[in-house]
Amino acid sequence: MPEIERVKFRRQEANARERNRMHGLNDALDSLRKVVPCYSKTQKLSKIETLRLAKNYIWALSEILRIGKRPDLLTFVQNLCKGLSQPTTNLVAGCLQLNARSFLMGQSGELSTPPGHGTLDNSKTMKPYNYCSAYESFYESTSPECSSPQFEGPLSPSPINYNGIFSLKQEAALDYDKNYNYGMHYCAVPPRGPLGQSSVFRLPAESHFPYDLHLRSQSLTMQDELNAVFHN
DNA sequence: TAGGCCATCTGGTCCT
DNA sequence: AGGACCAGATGGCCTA
Repeated sequence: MPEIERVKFRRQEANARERNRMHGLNDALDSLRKVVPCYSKTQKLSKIETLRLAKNYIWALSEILRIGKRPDLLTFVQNLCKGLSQPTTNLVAGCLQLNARSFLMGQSGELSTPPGHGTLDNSKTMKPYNYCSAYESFYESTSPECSSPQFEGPLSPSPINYNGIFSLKQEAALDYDKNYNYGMHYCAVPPRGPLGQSSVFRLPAESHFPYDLHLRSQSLTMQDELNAVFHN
């Protein structure tokens, strides 16, 4: 084989290997998408947002272990969303059925800051987070058997402004996937009624934290739950 | 139309 | 020498 042909052939081989390598990397990213909050088959998080959310998620779970108790949902979600883009933040909030208004406005009062937060290159494009203490959520079902709904439909990251109150489109059809255990990301259910009414969610009195609602067994220890996250 | 995201190609570097 | 890894360049697609 002539030298030029040989070089060309080797270049093509290298290109094919590189493609496969990147496909492997993307497969790994897809696997990661499935274990971070807000998995959607139809509206995937971007690579960078997946990595950021995963980092925040790991950090938030670590904080739960370190402190030894669960934070309130709002704090948990706030920490999850730090450094994420506005659309991704909306997506996470939507997945968790948070009132977006209370999520985007309000108090200061965070537990602490995830490592690296504030140094991300998109931080200057982010709205500053100010949180209010109150949040209200509405859960249609509190069944402990509730399992991991995924957002299958075109879940829009675009918030709807209804009477001056941020809301989130809830067009997604929910699918229930039993592959995932730690329910804070999967147990939320769409609010009933017109969209405008859904801008304020109601939390059942007996439930304090949405990610408590779907625990398969209250006898599960927190460590069990966290282990389940990484072993399922 | 601009910007974001992505897949692919490519050449350089490092390691075996 | 050849493969893995990396980063820059490029073009396509999609959305606001």
